[in-house]
Amino acid sequence: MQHHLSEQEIIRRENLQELRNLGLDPYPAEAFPVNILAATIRALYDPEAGNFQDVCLAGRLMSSRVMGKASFAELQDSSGRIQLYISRDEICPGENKDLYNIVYKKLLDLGDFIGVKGYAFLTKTGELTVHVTELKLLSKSLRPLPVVKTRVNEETGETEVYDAFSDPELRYRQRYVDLTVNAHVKETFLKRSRIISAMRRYFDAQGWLEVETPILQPVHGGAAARPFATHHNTLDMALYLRIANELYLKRLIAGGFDGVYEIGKMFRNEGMDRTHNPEFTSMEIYVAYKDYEWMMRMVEECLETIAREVNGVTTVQIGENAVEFAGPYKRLSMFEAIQTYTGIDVSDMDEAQLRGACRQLHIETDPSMGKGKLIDEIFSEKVEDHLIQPTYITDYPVEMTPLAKKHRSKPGLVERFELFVNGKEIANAYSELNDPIDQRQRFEEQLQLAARGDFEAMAMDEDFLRALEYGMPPTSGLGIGIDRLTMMLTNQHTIQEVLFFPQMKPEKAQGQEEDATE
RNA sequence: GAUUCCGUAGCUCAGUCGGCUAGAGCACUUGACUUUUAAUCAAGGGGUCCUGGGUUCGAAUCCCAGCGGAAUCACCA
Repeated sequence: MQHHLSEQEIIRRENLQELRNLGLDPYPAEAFPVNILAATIRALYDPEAGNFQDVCLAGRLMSSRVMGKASFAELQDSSGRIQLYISRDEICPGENKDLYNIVYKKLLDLGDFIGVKGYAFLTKTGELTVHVTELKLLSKSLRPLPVVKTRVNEETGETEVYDAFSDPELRYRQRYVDLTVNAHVKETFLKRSRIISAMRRYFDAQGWLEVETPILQPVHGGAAARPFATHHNTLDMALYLRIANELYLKRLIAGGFDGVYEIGKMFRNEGMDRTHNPEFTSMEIYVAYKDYEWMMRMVEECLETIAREVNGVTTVQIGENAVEFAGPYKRLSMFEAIQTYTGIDVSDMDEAQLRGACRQLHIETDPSMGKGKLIDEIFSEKVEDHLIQPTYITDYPVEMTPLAKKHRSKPGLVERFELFVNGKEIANAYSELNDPIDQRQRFEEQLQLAARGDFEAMAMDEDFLRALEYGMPPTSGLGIGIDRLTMMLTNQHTIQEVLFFPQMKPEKAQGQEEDATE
Protein backbone atom coordinates (compact mmCIF):
# COMPACT_ATOMS: atom_id res chain seq x y z
CA MET A 1 0.00 0.00 0.00
CA GLN A 2 1.28 3.45 -0.92
CA HIS A 3 2.04 5.67 2.05
CA HIS A 4 0.86 9.26 2.17
CA LEU A 5 3.27 11.31 0.05
CA SER A 6 4.93 14.33 1.57
CA GLU A 7 5.30 17.56 -0.33
CA GLN A 8 8.92 16.76 -1.09
CA GLU A 9 8.06 13.30 -2.38
CA ILE A 10 5.40 14.73 -4.69
CA ILE A 11 7.91 17.21 -6.07
CA ARG A 12 10.40 14.42 -6.72
CA ARG A 13 7.79 12.40 -8.59
CA GLU A 14 6.94 15.44 -10.68
CA ASN A 15 10.62 15.89 -11.42
CA LEU A 16 10.78 12.25 -12.47
CA GLN A 17 7.93 12.75 -14.93
CA GLU A 18 9.47 15.97 -16.20
CA LEU A 19 12.72 14.12 -16.94
CA ARG A 20 10.79 11.52 -18.91
CA ASN A 21 9.01 14.29 -20.81
CA LEU A 22 12.44 15.62 -21.80
CA GLY A 23 13.30 12.19 -23.15
CA LEU A 24 15.69 11.31 -20.31
CA ASP A 25 15.48 7.89 -18.71
CA PRO A 26 15.64 8.34 -14.90
CA TYR A 27 16.63 4.69 -14.54
CA PRO A 28 18.88 3.92 -17.50
CA ALA A 29 19.83 0.28 -18.02
CA GLU A 30 23.31 0.62 -19.45
CA ALA A 31 26.50 0.43 -17.36
CA PHE A 32 28.32 3.62 -16.49
CA PRO A 33 32.10 3.38 -17.07
CA VAL A 34 33.34 4.31 -13.59
CA ASN A 35 37.15 4.34 -13.47
CA ILE A 36 37.98 5.80 -10.06
CA LEU A 37 36.79 6.22 -6.47
CA ALA A 38 36.55 9.53 -4.66
CA ALA A 39 38.93 8.32 -1.96
CA THR A 40 41.56 7.35 -4.52
CA ILE A 41 41.59 10.84 -6.00
CA ARG A 42 41.76 12.37 -2.56
CA ALA A 43 44.65 10.14 -1.55
CA LEU A 44 46.76 10.43 -4.69
CA TYR A 45 45.98 13.77 -6.35
CA ASP A 46 49.10 15.85 -6.89
CA PRO A 47 48.50 19.40 -8.17
CA GLU A 48 52.09 19.57 -9.45
CA ALA A 49 51.72 16.45 -11.53
CA GLY A 50 48.21 17.35 -12.60
CA ASN A 51 47.05 13.75 -12.50
CA PHE A 52 43.46 12.48 -12.62
CA GLN A 53 42.70 14.50 -15.75
CA ASP A 54 40.26 11.93 -17.13
CA VAL A 55 38.11 10.60 -14.30
CA CYS A 56 34.71 9.03 -14.41
CA LEU A 57 32.91 8.48 -11.12
CA ALA A 58 29.42 7.82 -9.88
CA GLY A 59 27.43 8.07 -6.68
CA ARG A 60 24.80 10.03 -4.87
CA LEU A 61 24.44 13.78 -5.17
CA MET A 62 24.66 14.82 -1.51
CA SER A 63 24.72 18.59 -1.62
CA SER A 64 24.42 21.33 -4.17
CA ARG A 65 25.33 25.01 -3.99
CA VAL A 66 24.10 26.78 -7.09
CA MET A 67 25.68 30.14 -7.86
CA GLY A 68 24.08 31.23 -11.07
CA LYS A 69 25.91 29.78 -14.03
CA ALA A 70 28.20 27.64 -11.88
CA SER A 71 27.61 25.25 -9.02
CA PHE A 72 29.43 23.26 -6.42
CA ALA A 73 28.07 19.89 -5.46
CA GLU A 74 29.18 16.87 -3.49
CA LEU A 75 29.22 13.37 -4.89
CA GLN A 76 29.31 10.44 -2.47
CA ASP A 77 30.45 7.07 -3.73
CA SER A 78 31.25 3.89 -1.81
CA SER A 79 34.56 5.36 -0.68
CA GLY A 80 33.38 8.78 0.50
CA ARG A 81 32.69 12.24 -0.84
CA ILE A 82 34.35 14.55 -3.31
CA GLN A 83 33.34 18.01 -4.44
CA LEU A 84 32.17 18.67 -7.99
CA TYR A 85 32.42 21.92 -9.89
CA ILE A 86 29.75 22.24 -12.53
CA SER A 87 29.84 25.15 -14.93
CA ARG A 88 26.86 25.76 -17.21
CA ASP A 89 28.79 26.40 -20.37
CA GLU A 90 31.05 23.44 -19.66
CA ILE A 91 28.32 20.80 -19.57
CA CYS A 92 26.19 22.65 -22.14
CA PRO A 93 28.69 23.70 -24.81
CA GLY A 94 26.01 24.51 -27.41
CA GLU A 95 23.04 26.89 -27.46
CA ASN A 96 20.79 24.56 -25.45
CA LYS A 97 21.40 25.09 -21.76
CA ASP A 98 18.62 22.76 -20.56
CA LEU A 99 20.96 20.17 -19.04
CA TYR A 100 22.22 22.79 -16.60
CA ASN A 101 19.26 25.15 -16.18
CA ILE A 102 16.51 22.54 -16.09
CA VAL A 103 17.93 19.07 -15.48
CA TYR A 104 20.69 19.91 -13.04
CA LYS A 105 19.23 22.93 -11.28
CA LYS A 106 15.58 21.88 -11.11
CA LEU A 107 15.05 18.21 -11.76
CA LEU A 108 17.93 16.61 -9.89
CA ASP A 109 17.41 16.09 -6.16
CA LEU A 110 19.74 15.31 -3.32
CA GLY A 111 20.19 11.57 -3.11
CA ASP A 112 19.97 10.98 -6.87
CA PHE A 113 22.66 8.72 -8.29
CA ILE A 114 24.60 10.55 -10.97
CA GLY A 115 27.64 9.80 -13.08
CA VAL A 116 30.20 12.44 -14.00
CA LYS A 117 33.27 12.72 -16.20
CA GLY A 118 35.85 15.43 -15.74
CA TYR A 119 39.23 16.32 -14.29
CA ALA A 120 40.60 16.98 -10.84
CA PHE A 121 41.77 20.43 -9.76
CA LEU A 122 42.11 22.59 -6.65
CA THR A 123 39.77 25.52 -6.16
CA LYS A 124 41.28 28.79 -5.06
CA THR A 125 40.30 27.94 -1.51
CA GLY A 126 42.30 24.74 -1.89
CA GLU A 127 39.46 22.21 -2.05
CA LEU A 128 40.10 19.17 -4.20
CA THR A 129 37.33 19.19 -6.79
CA VAL A 130 36.31 17.39 -9.96
CA HIS A 131 35.61 19.83 -12.75
CA VAL A 132 32.67 18.20 -14.49
CA THR A 133 32.57 18.01 -18.26
CA GLU A 134 29.76 15.48 -18.57
CA LEU A 135 26.85 14.74 -16.25
CA LYS A 136 24.33 11.92 -16.38
CA LEU A 137 21.46 10.88 -14.13
CA LEU A 138 21.84 7.20 -13.23
CA SER A 139 18.97 6.66 -10.80
CA LYS A 140 16.34 8.97 -9.38
CA SER A 141 15.68 9.14 -5.65
CA LEU A 142 12.04 9.65 -4.70
CA ARG A 143 12.45 10.15 -0.96
CA PRO A 144 14.49 12.88 0.69
CA LEU A 145 17.44 11.62 2.71
CA PRO A 146 18.12 13.19 6.08
CA VAL A 147 20.58 16.00 5.45
CA VAL A 148 23.44 15.64 7.87
CA LYS A 149 25.91 18.48 7.82
CA THR A 150 29.28 18.78 9.46
CA ARG A 151 31.55 21.68 10.11
CA VAL A 152 35.02 21.85 11.58
CA ASN A 153 34.98 24.19 14.54
CA GLU A 154 37.88 26.58 13.98
CA GLU A 155 38.52 27.07 17.67
CA THR A 156 38.48 23.47 18.85
CA GLY A 157 39.39 21.78 15.58
CA GLU A 158 36.64 19.24 16.22
CA THR A 159 34.13 18.17 13.63
CA GLU A 160 30.64 19.20 14.66
CA VAL A 161 27.62 17.36 13.28
CA TYR A 162 24.35 19.12 12.61
CA ASP A 163 20.99 17.42 12.29
CA ALA A 164 22.45 13.97 12.81
CA PHE A 165 20.32 11.02 11.73
CA SER A 166 20.54 9.42 15.14
CA ASP A 167 17.23 7.83 16.16
CA PRO A 168 18.21 4.17 16.74
CA GLU A 169 14.86 2.85 15.61
CA LEU A 170 14.97 4.66 12.29
CA ARG A 171 18.63 3.82 11.83
CA TYR A 172 18.07 0.08 12.34
CA ARG A 173 14.83 -0.16 10.41
CA GLN A 174 16.19 1.87 7.50
CA ARG A 175 19.81 0.75 7.57
CA TYR A 176 20.19 1.79 3.91
CA VAL A 177 19.60 5.38 5.01
CA ASP A 178 21.89 5.01 8.00
CA LEU A 179 24.69 3.67 5.79
CA THR A 180 24.18 6.46 3.29
CA VAL A 181 24.32 9.41 5.66
CA ASN A 182 26.42 8.12 8.59
CA ALA A 183 29.92 7.40 7.36
CA HIS A 184 31.07 5.89 10.67
CA VAL A 185 28.37 3.21 10.44
CA LYS A 186 29.76 1.96 7.17
CA GLU A 187 33.21 1.88 8.74
CA THR A 188 31.99 -0.43 11.51
CA PHE A 189 30.54 -2.91 9.04
CA LEU A 190 33.63 -2.80 6.85
CA LYS A 191 35.61 -3.79 9.91
CA ARG A 192 33.20 -6.58 10.71
CA SER A 193 33.73 -7.98 7.26
CA ARG A 194 37.51 -7.67 7.60
CA ILE A 195 37.44 -9.42 10.98
CA ILE A 196 35.68 -12.42 9.48
CA SER A 197 37.87 -12.58 6.40
CA ALA A 198 41.05 -12.21 8.49
CA MET A 199 39.92 -15.04 10.72
CA ARG A 200 39.09 -17.20 7.74
CA ARG A 201 42.47 -16.47 6.13
CA TYR A 202 44.24 -17.40 9.35
CA PHE A 203 42.44 -20.75 9.64
CA ASP A 204 42.80 -21.56 5.97
CA ALA A 205 46.54 -20.87 6.17
CA GLN A 206 46.78 -23.57 8.85
CA GLY A 207 45.14 -26.03 6.47
CA TRP A 208 41.86 -26.32 8.36
CA LEU A 209 38.70 -26.90 6.42
CA GLU A 210 35.70 -24.60 6.35
CA VAL A 211 32.53 -26.69 6.50
CA GLU A 212 28.78 -26.30 6.76
CA THR A 213 26.60 -28.30 9.12
CA PRO A 214 22.81 -28.42 9.51
CA ILE A 215 20.92 -25.41 10.75
CA LEU A 216 17.73 -27.48 11.00
CA GLN A 217 18.44 -30.09 13.66
CA PRO A 218 16.20 -32.84 15.04
CA VAL A 219 17.98 -32.69 18.43
CA HIS A 220 19.16 -29.31 19.66
CA GLY A 221 22.45 -29.82 21.42
CA GLY A 222 25.90 -28.47 22.00
CA ALA A 223 24.89 -25.57 24.21
CA ALA A 224 22.59 -24.56 27.02
CA ALA A 225 19.79 -22.48 25.51
CA ARG A 226 16.17 -22.55 24.41
CA PRO A 227 15.70 -23.18 20.69
CA PHE A 228 13.30 -22.00 18.02
CA ALA A 229 11.07 -24.89 17.01
CA THR A 230 9.73 -25.50 13.53
CA HIS A 231 8.15 -28.32 11.60
CA HIS A 232 8.99 -30.14 8.39
CA ASN A 233 5.83 -30.94 6.47
CA THR A 234 6.99 -33.83 4.29
CA LEU A 235 8.77 -35.64 7.08
CA ASP A 236 6.10 -34.54 9.54
CA MET A 237 8.67 -34.00 12.23
CA ALA A 238 9.78 -31.34 14.68
CA LEU A 239 13.00 -29.55 13.81
CA TYR A 240 14.94 -26.95 15.74
CA LEU A 241 17.02 -24.06 14.50
CA ARG A 242 20.47 -24.83 15.82
CA ILE A 243 21.62 -23.32 19.08
CA ALA A 244 25.11 -24.67 18.36
CA ASN A 245 26.93 -26.80 15.82
CA GLU A 246 29.45 -28.39 18.16
CA LEU A 247 28.17 -31.95 18.01
CA TYR A 248 28.15 -31.97 14.20
CA LEU A 249 31.66 -30.58 13.91
CA LYS A 250 32.92 -33.25 16.29
CA ARG A 251 31.25 -35.91 14.13
CA LEU A 252 33.42 -34.59 11.30
CA ILE A 253 36.57 -34.95 13.41
CA ALA A 254 35.47 -38.51 14.12
CA GLY A 255 35.12 -38.85 10.35
CA GLY A 256 38.81 -38.14 9.85
CA PHE A 257 39.28 -34.40 9.24
CA ASP A 258 42.21 -32.88 11.15
CA GLY A 259 40.67 -29.45 11.51
CA VAL A 260 37.20 -28.13 10.68
CA TYR A 261 35.60 -24.78 11.32
CA GLU A 262 32.29 -23.13 10.59
CA ILE A 263 31.30 -19.47 10.68
CA GLY A 264 27.56 -19.18 10.78
CA LYS A 265 24.32 -18.15 12.40
CA MET A 266 23.03 -19.65 15.63
CA PHE A 267 19.51 -19.10 16.91
CA ARG A 268 18.41 -18.83 20.51
CA ASN A 269 14.87 -18.17 21.60
CA GLU A 270 15.73 -15.97 24.54
CA GLY A 271 15.73 -12.36 25.65
CA MET A 272 16.96 -9.54 23.46
CA ASP A 273 19.03 -6.65 24.69
CA ARG A 274 22.17 -4.67 24.07
CA THR A 275 24.28 -7.83 23.77
CA HIS A 276 21.79 -10.41 22.51
CA ASN A 277 20.04 -10.85 19.20
CA PRO A 278 17.90 -13.94 18.48
CA GLU A 279 20.24 -14.89 15.65
CA PHE A 280 23.94 -14.30 16.01
CA THR A 281 27.14 -15.35 14.31
CA SER A 282 29.50 -17.80 15.87
CA MET A 283 32.76 -19.38 14.78
CA GLU A 284 33.48 -22.86 16.02
CA ILE A 285 36.66 -24.75 15.25
CA TYR A 286 37.86 -28.27 16.16
CA VAL A 287 41.41 -29.48 15.68
CA ALA A 288 42.45 -33.12 16.17
CA TYR A 289 45.37 -34.22 18.34
CA LYS A 290 45.41 -30.90 20.25
CA ASP A 291 44.42 -29.87 23.76
CA TYR A 292 43.18 -26.70 25.39
CA GLU A 293 46.70 -25.57 26.27
CA TRP A 294 47.52 -25.56 22.58
CA MET A 295 44.25 -23.78 21.86
CA MET A 296 45.11 -20.90 24.19
CA ARG A 297 48.24 -20.22 22.20
CA MET A 298 46.33 -20.46 18.94
CA VAL A 299 43.66 -17.99 20.10
CA GLU A 300 46.32 -15.47 21.12
CA GLU A 301 47.97 -15.65 17.76
CA CYS A 302 44.67 -15.56 15.88
CA LEU A 303 43.24 -12.54 17.72
CA GLU A 304 46.49 -10.64 17.53
CA THR A 305 46.56 -11.25 13.77
CA ILE A 306 42.97 -10.12 13.36
CA ALA A 307 43.42 -6.97 15.46
CA ARG A 308 46.48 -6.04 13.46
CA GLU A 309 44.80 -6.65 10.10
CA VAL A 310 41.65 -4.76 11.04
CA ASN A 311 42.99 -1.82 13.03
CA GLY A 312 46.66 -1.81 12.09
CA VAL A 313 47.65 -2.12 15.75
CA THR A 314 47.07 -4.68 18.49
CA THR A 315 45.79 -2.21 21.07
CA VAL A 316 42.09 -1.40 20.91
CA GLN A 317 40.35 1.39 22.74
CA ILE A 318 37.14 -0.07 24.22
CA GLY A 319 35.25 2.62 26.08
CA GLU A 320 37.57 3.82 28.81
CA ASN A 321 40.00 0.95 28.45
CA ALA A 322 42.97 0.39 26.16
CA VAL A 323 42.94 -3.36 25.58
CA GLU A 324 46.05 -5.13 24.34
CA PHE A 325 45.33 -8.09 22.06
CA ALA A 326 48.95 -9.17 21.63
CA GLY A 327 49.61 -12.36 23.62
CA PRO A 328 50.36 -14.10 25.81
CA TYR A 329 47.20 -13.51 27.84
CA LYS A 330 46.92 -13.79 31.59
CA ARG A 331 45.68 -17.18 32.85
CA LEU A 332 43.68 -17.79 36.03
CA SER A 333 41.85 -20.91 37.06
CA MET A 334 38.21 -20.33 37.92
CA PHE A 335 38.88 -21.07 41.61
CA GLU A 336 41.88 -18.73 41.64
CA ALA A 337 39.82 -16.01 40.03
CA ILE A 338 37.03 -16.36 42.59
CA GLN A 339 39.52 -16.39 45.44
CA THR A 340 41.27 -13.31 44.04
CA TYR A 341 38.12 -11.22 43.74
CA THR A 342 36.04 -12.50 46.69
CA GLY A 343 38.63 -13.87 49.08
CA ILE A 344 36.65 -17.10 49.28
CA ASP A 345 38.10 -20.49 48.41
CA VAL A 346 35.28 -22.48 46.85
CA SER A 347 37.45 -25.28 45.53
CA ASP A 348 36.42 -27.87 48.12
CA MET A 349 32.87 -26.71 48.84
CA ASP A 350 29.83 -28.92 48.43
CA GLU A 351 26.48 -27.64 47.21
CA ALA A 352 25.27 -26.51 50.65
CA GLN A 353 28.50 -24.64 51.38
CA LEU A 354 28.28 -22.95 47.99
CA ARG A 355 24.78 -21.75 48.79
CA GLY A 356 26.17 -20.31 52.00
CA ALA A 357 28.90 -18.51 50.07
CA CYS A 358 26.29 -17.08 47.70
CA ARG A 359 24.27 -15.78 50.66
CA GLN A 360 27.41 -14.19 52.10
CA LEU A 361 28.08 -12.47 48.74
CA HIS A 362 24.43 -11.37 48.35
CA ILE A 363 23.88 -13.54 45.28
CA GLU A 364 20.40 -14.94 44.71
CA THR A 365 20.06 -18.66 44.10
CA ASP A 366 17.21 -21.00 43.32
CA PRO A 367 16.71 -24.71 44.05
CA SER A 368 17.25 -25.83 40.44
CA MET A 369 20.88 -24.69 40.58
CA GLY A 370 23.46 -27.43 40.89
CA LYS A 371 27.03 -27.08 42.11
CA GLY A 372 28.35 -25.94 38.75
CA LYS A 373 25.67 -23.33 38.26
CA LEU A 374 26.29 -21.88 41.74
CA ILE A 375 30.01 -21.47 41.06
CA ASP A 376 29.15 -19.91 37.72
CA GLU A 377 26.87 -17.41 39.48
CA ILE A 378 29.59 -16.33 41.89
CA PHE A 379 32.00 -15.97 39.01
CA SER A 380 29.73 -13.89 36.80
CA GLU A 381 28.60 -11.69 39.69
CA LYS A 382 31.94 -11.00 41.30
CA VAL A 383 34.75 -11.69 38.83
CA GLU A 384 33.77 -11.02 35.21
CA ASP A 385 33.68 -7.23 35.44
CA HIS A 386 37.30 -7.14 36.58
CA LEU A 387 38.65 -8.98 33.54
CA ILE A 388 39.46 -6.07 31.24
CA GLN A 389 42.68 -7.17 29.57
CA PRO A 390 42.36 -10.49 27.72
CA THR A 391 42.32 -13.19 30.40
CA TYR A 392 41.87 -16.94 30.18
CA ILE A 393 39.76 -18.44 32.92
CA THR A 394 40.57 -22.15 33.04
CA ASP A 395 39.50 -25.41 34.65
CA TYR A 396 35.78 -25.28 35.24
CA PRO A 397 33.76 -27.61 37.49
CA VAL A 398 32.66 -30.71 35.62
CA GLU A 399 28.99 -30.04 36.40
CA MET A 400 28.99 -26.91 34.24
CA THR A 401 30.51 -28.45 31.18
CA PRO A 402 29.08 -31.73 29.90
CA LEU A 403 31.06 -31.81 26.65
CA ALA A 404 34.59 -31.20 27.99
CA LYS A 405 37.19 -33.75 28.99
CA LYS A 406 37.94 -34.28 32.66
CA HIS A 407 41.07 -32.51 33.81
CA ARG A 408 44.23 -34.59 33.45
CA SER A 409 45.33 -33.85 37.05
CA LYS A 410 42.65 -31.90 38.95
CA PRO A 411 39.70 -34.07 40.07
CA GLY A 412 36.24 -32.59 39.64
CA LEU A 413 37.34 -30.14 36.97
CA VAL A 414 37.36 -30.16 33.20
CA GLU A 415 39.89 -28.89 30.70
CA ARG A 416 38.08 -25.78 29.61
CA PHE A 417 38.89 -22.12 29.23
CA GLU A 418 36.93 -19.03 28.46
CA LEU A 419 38.53 -15.84 27.23
CA PHE A 420 37.32 -12.63 28.82
CA VAL A 421 37.94 -9.19 27.37
CA ASN A 422 36.57 -5.95 28.76
CA GLY A 423 34.51 -7.91 31.28
CA LYS A 424 32.78 -10.03 28.64
CA GLU A 425 33.28 -13.57 27.46
CA ILE A 426 34.28 -13.80 23.82
CA ALA A 427 35.63 -17.35 23.50
CA ASN A 428 34.98 -20.74 25.02
CA ALA A 429 37.14 -23.82 24.46
CA TYR A 430 37.73 -27.36 25.70
CA SER A 431 39.86 -30.35 25.42
CA GLU A 432 36.89 -32.18 23.92
CA LEU A 433 35.39 -35.14 25.70
CA ASN A 434 35.94 -38.17 23.47
CA ASP A 435 35.26 -40.96 25.98
CA PRO A 436 31.82 -42.22 24.91
CA ILE A 437 31.04 -43.82 28.25
CA ASP A 438 31.89 -40.67 30.18
CA GLN A 439 29.93 -38.62 27.64
CA ARG A 440 26.84 -40.79 28.15
CA GLN A 441 27.07 -40.29 31.91
CA ARG A 442 27.36 -36.54 31.46
CA PHE A 443 24.26 -36.48 29.28
CA GLU A 444 22.44 -38.47 31.95
CA GLU A 445 23.45 -35.92 34.57
CA GLN A 446 22.05 -33.22 32.29
CA LEU A 447 18.76 -35.10 32.13
CA GLN A 448 18.66 -35.05 35.94
CA LEU A 449 19.22 -31.28 35.92
CA ALA A 450 16.39 -30.96 33.42
CA ALA A 451 14.19 -32.96 35.78
CA ARG A 452 15.02 -30.44 38.52
CA GLY A 453 13.72 -27.68 36.29
CA ASP A 454 16.77 -26.46 34.39
CA PHE A 455 15.33 -25.54 30.97
CA GLU A 456 18.79 -25.16 29.51
CA ALA A 457 20.08 -28.61 30.31
CA MET A 458 21.23 -30.56 27.28
CA ALA A 459 19.36 -33.41 25.64
CA MET A 460 20.78 -36.87 24.99
CA ASP A 461 22.16 -37.21 21.46
CA GLU A 462 22.41 -40.92 20.64
CA ASP A 463 23.88 -40.45 17.20
CA PHE A 464 26.66 -38.27 18.59
CA LEU A 465 27.39 -40.96 21.18
CA ARG A 466 27.51 -43.55 18.39
CA ALA A 467 30.13 -41.42 16.62
CA LEU A 468 32.22 -41.28 19.79
CA GLU A 469 31.87 -45.03 20.21
CA TYR A 470 33.40 -45.52 16.76
CA GLY A 471 36.14 -43.25 18.07
CA MET A 472 37.17 -39.60 17.92
CA PRO A 473 40.80 -38.54 18.28
CA PRO A 474 41.83 -36.24 21.11
CA THR A 475 40.59 -32.86 19.95
CA SER A 476 40.48 -29.28 21.08
CA GLY A 477 37.50 -27.12 20.18
CA LEU A 478 36.82 -23.41 20.34
CA GLY A 479 33.87 -21.10 19.86
CA ILE A 480 34.09 -17.33 19.34
CA GLY A 481 31.12 -14.97 19.27
CA ILE A 482 31.76 -12.96 16.13
CA ASP A 483 29.31 -10.20 17.04
CA ARG A 484 30.90 -9.70 20.45
CA LEU A 485 34.39 -9.75 18.99
CA THR A 486 33.30 -7.18 16.44
CA MET A 487 31.81 -5.00 19.17
CA MET A 488 35.16 -4.99 20.93
CA LEU A 489 37.34 -4.39 17.90
CA THR A 490 35.09 -1.55 16.74
CA ASN A 491 34.39 -0.06 20.19
CA GLN A 492 30.63 -0.44 19.86
CA HIS A 493 28.63 -1.17 22.97
CA THR A 494 25.44 -2.58 21.47
CA ILE A 495 25.08 -5.64 19.26
CA GLN A 496 22.61 -3.71 17.11
CA GLU A 497 25.50 -1.53 15.95
CA VAL A 498 27.37 -4.51 14.49
CA LEU A 499 24.37 -6.23 12.86
CA PHE A 500 23.13 -4.77 9.60
CA PHE A 501 19.55 -5.77 10.39
CA PRO A 502 19.02 -6.39 14.10
CA GLN A 503 15.80 -8.11 15.05
CA MET A 504 12.99 -5.64 15.76
CA LYS A 505 9.33 -5.71 16.44
CA PRO A 506 7.12 -5.36 13.36
CA GLU A 507 6.94 -1.80 12.15
CA LYS A 508 3.14 -1.67 12.13
CA ALA A 509 1.24 -3.43 14.86
CA GLN A 510 -2.17 -2.87 13.24
CA GLY A 511 -3.25 -5.49 10.72
CA GLN A 512 -0.38 -7.81 11.59
CA GLU A 513 -1.29 -11.29 12.72
CA GLU A 514 0.36 -12.33 15.94
CA ASP A 515 1.71 -15.87 15.91
CA ALA A 516 0.19 -17.90 18.68
CA THR A 517 3.46 -19.41 19.84
CA GLU A 518 3.47 -18.26 23.42
C1' G B 1 9.96 -9.91 32.09
C1' A B 2 10.63 -5.31 35.99
C1' U B 3 11.60 -0.02 36.56
C1' U B 4 12.40 4.93 34.55
C1' C B 5 12.17 8.16 30.45
C1' C B 6 10.64 9.49 25.45
C1' G B 7 7.13 10.02 20.83
C1' U B 8 5.78 17.73 17.75
C1' A B 9 7.37 19.28 9.78
C1' G B 10 11.51 15.01 5.42
C1' C B 11 15.87 15.49 9.55
C1' U B 12 17.49 17.62 14.41
C1' C B 13 14.79 19.92 18.10
C1' A B 14 12.02 24.23 20.98
C1' G B 15 7.16 24.74 22.94
C1' U B 16 3.13 21.95 29.09
C1' C B 17 1.03 26.56 36.08
C1' G B 18 -4.30 24.02 29.79
C1' G B 19 -5.67 29.65 26.09
C1' C B 20 -5.44 33.40 19.86
C1' U B 21 -3.75 30.93 13.34
C1' A B 22 1.80 25.27 16.94
C1' G B 23 7.60 27.46 16.20
C1' A B 24 13.29 27.39 14.79
C1' G B 25 17.52 25.61 11.82
C1' C B 26 18.47 22.50 7.82
C1' A B 27 15.68 20.26 3.72
C1' C B 28 11.67 21.86 -0.07
C1' U B 29 9.43 25.88 -3.75
C1' U B 30 10.30 30.79 -6.56
C1' G B 31 14.03 34.46 -7.75
C1' A B 32 19.46 36.61 -7.72
C1' C B 33 24.59 35.12 -8.07
C1' U B 34 30.77 31.66 -12.70
C1' U B 35 35.73 29.03 -7.37
C1' U B 36 31.59 27.99 -3.07
C1' U B 37 31.85 24.87 1.28
C1' A B 38 26.89 24.54 7.59
C1' A B 39 27.55 29.21 0.61
C1' U B 40 24.81 33.86 0.89
C1' C B 41 20.52 37.13 0.07
C1' A B 42 15.01 37.85 -0.73
C1' A B 43 10.14 35.74 -0.76
C1' G B 44 7.05 31.35 0.06
C1' G B 45 4.80 26.43 1.08
C1' G B 46 4.73 22.32 4.43
C1' G B 47 1.82 19.39 10.72
C1' U B 48 -3.04 12.84 12.10
C1' C B 49 1.61 17.36 17.90
C1' C B 50 2.17 8.33 18.01
C1' U B 51 -3.17 6.08 18.40
C1' G B 52 -7.92 5.73 20.99
C1' G B 53 -10.82 7.26 24.96
C1' G B 54 -11.66 10.82 29.13
C1' U B 55 -11.63 15.68 32.02
C1' U B 56 -12.54 20.83 30.35
C1' C B 57 -15.75 26.49 27.59
C1' G B 58 -10.93 25.09 25.47
C1' A B 59 -5.82 19.67 25.25
C1' A B 60 0.60 19.11 21.76
C1' U B 61 0.16 20.22 27.21
C1' C B 62 -3.75 17.01 32.40
C1' C B 63 -5.82 11.61 33.28
C1' C B 64 -6.54 6.32 31.48
C1' A B 65 -5.49 2.54 27.96
C1' G B 66 -2.79 0.96 23.79
C1' C B 67 1.34 1.08 20.12
C1' G B 68 6.45 2.13 19.20
C1' G B 69 11.33 3.33 21.02
C1' A B 70 15.46 4.21 24.53
C1' A B 71 18.11 3.48 29.16
C1' U B 72 18.98 0.53 33.60
C1' C B 73 18.35 -4.39 35.84
C1' A B 74 17.71 -9.94 35.49
C1' C B 75 19.22 -14.71 31.90
C1' C B 76 21.48 -16.88 27.65
C1' A B 77 26.88 -15.68 23.31
